[in-house]
Amino acid sequence: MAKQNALTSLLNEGEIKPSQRRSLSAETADKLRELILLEKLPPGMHIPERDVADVLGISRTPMREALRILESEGLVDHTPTRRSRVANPSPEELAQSMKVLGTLEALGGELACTHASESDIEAISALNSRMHEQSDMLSSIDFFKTDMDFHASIIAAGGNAALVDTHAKYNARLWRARFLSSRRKLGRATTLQQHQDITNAIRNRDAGAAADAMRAHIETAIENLFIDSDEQESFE
Amino acid sequence: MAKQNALTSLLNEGEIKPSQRRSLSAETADKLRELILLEKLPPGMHIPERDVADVLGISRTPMREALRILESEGLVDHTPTRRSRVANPSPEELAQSMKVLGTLEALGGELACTHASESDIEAISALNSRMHEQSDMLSSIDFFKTDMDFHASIIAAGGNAALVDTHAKYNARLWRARFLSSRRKLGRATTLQQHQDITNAIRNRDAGAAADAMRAHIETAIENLFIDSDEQESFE
DNA sequence: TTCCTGAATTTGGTATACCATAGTTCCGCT
DNA sequence: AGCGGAACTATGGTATACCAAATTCAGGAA
Repeated sequence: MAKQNALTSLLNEGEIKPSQRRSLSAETADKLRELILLEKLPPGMHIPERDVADVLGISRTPMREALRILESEGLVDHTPTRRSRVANPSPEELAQSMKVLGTLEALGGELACTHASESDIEAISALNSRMHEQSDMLSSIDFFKTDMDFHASIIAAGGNAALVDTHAKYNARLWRARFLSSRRKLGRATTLQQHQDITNAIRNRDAGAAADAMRAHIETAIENLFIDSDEQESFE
Repeated sequence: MAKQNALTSLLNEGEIKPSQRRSLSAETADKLRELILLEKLPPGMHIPERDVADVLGISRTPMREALRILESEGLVDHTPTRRSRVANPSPEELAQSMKVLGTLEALGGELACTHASESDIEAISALNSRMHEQSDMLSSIDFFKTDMDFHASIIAAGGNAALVDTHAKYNARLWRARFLSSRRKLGRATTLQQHQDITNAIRNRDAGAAADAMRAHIETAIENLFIDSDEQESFE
């Protein structure tokens, strides 16, 4: 029906399809994920398959598959009887997911110590340095993205494909909450120190220390989560 | 397809419809999962959507959604260009997944110590006792199922929904490998001892000990995995 | 007015039809 | 006989059509 209509302007633009290799489902999942994380699709909002598919200029089939992907990431709640809606996790639920994330990252830190190549470690170190050097300059979103890259590079260095995959899903699920948390610049000093601890542990290939540092870092994030939710208390 | 209509619900006397509410996709995923675990669909086999859907008497739409579910569990490999096929993980890949599972279970043991109710602990204990008392009588499959129940009950007792969910996915992914492993009855004594250790730790609500015991248990499973794959070497 | 009730509408689930491309076969050219 | 390419086929991706359940809403009775 509405191929490329006006609403498309909200989304990314231009790119024809030089690399048609990805499926519409995956592309759509990416778009929806971004819309959710940016709260263009706010938590709790219904997602009528037909309407959103029309807006995106696709049919329901890939739309549905995209929803399934997001469901598996925990970004969308879905029951056969009720309508799909953007997940709206409580602070407690977020904390539970974060707890699992912390465990995954602890394992990632451990694995990085035994499996990382020297260049892996350099890359991790570089991201750490970058955050330190530019922490005053980086905008909130850039600082956060570097933070995420730092974590992802550690997980990747562990060389465990299953862990990379599951970690990515938890990251997606927690992205928004962690981003909101990261805007409290007060936390940056702590963040930087903890990143330094992590980097040092990995440099020394001290698996136990790396795991502990990772766990401590996420524990702090969990605490911040509750501070945030106490502060704003406003939404819904 | 004789569906219950509205009239039936008006006249419902017995509970005719408790099972009615699941989607075909989910049912199909269950069927396929079982077929895969029983090796009716052996590792590496192609899964032509049309043919299998025909055999199951459904259309491709729910078939595809079922495949996506299994894909997210890691039981099916899928790339847009190549055909879907039953996952055929190498021992190394299995070990990696197992490593993650071990971490998840360690967290589960920890959480169980702080969150489990007394009756949760009784249930865990009961499953442990059952394995001990009936280890000679239980057939391989029953022994294994009780083993899985034991682990699941611990994870459930932790009260972390995200963990339960992710743990279930890893369990599905590793079910077959662990089952094959469990048939080596030689390992039963070790298994029983480790289960006892885990149970004791949880009874004492000693989170650290529980986590360690869980980790050790899965480490043993990883070792057995390699023993098995050395032994049989035959397939594929 | 308020509370049923049932019809209209909305929405998700499923089936089917169509399309694009990767893989295969087979023919013709050298 | 060997090679290259065109036609064909198999298969997954996408669109559309149809159905059943669920929600909404209007009309009527208490």
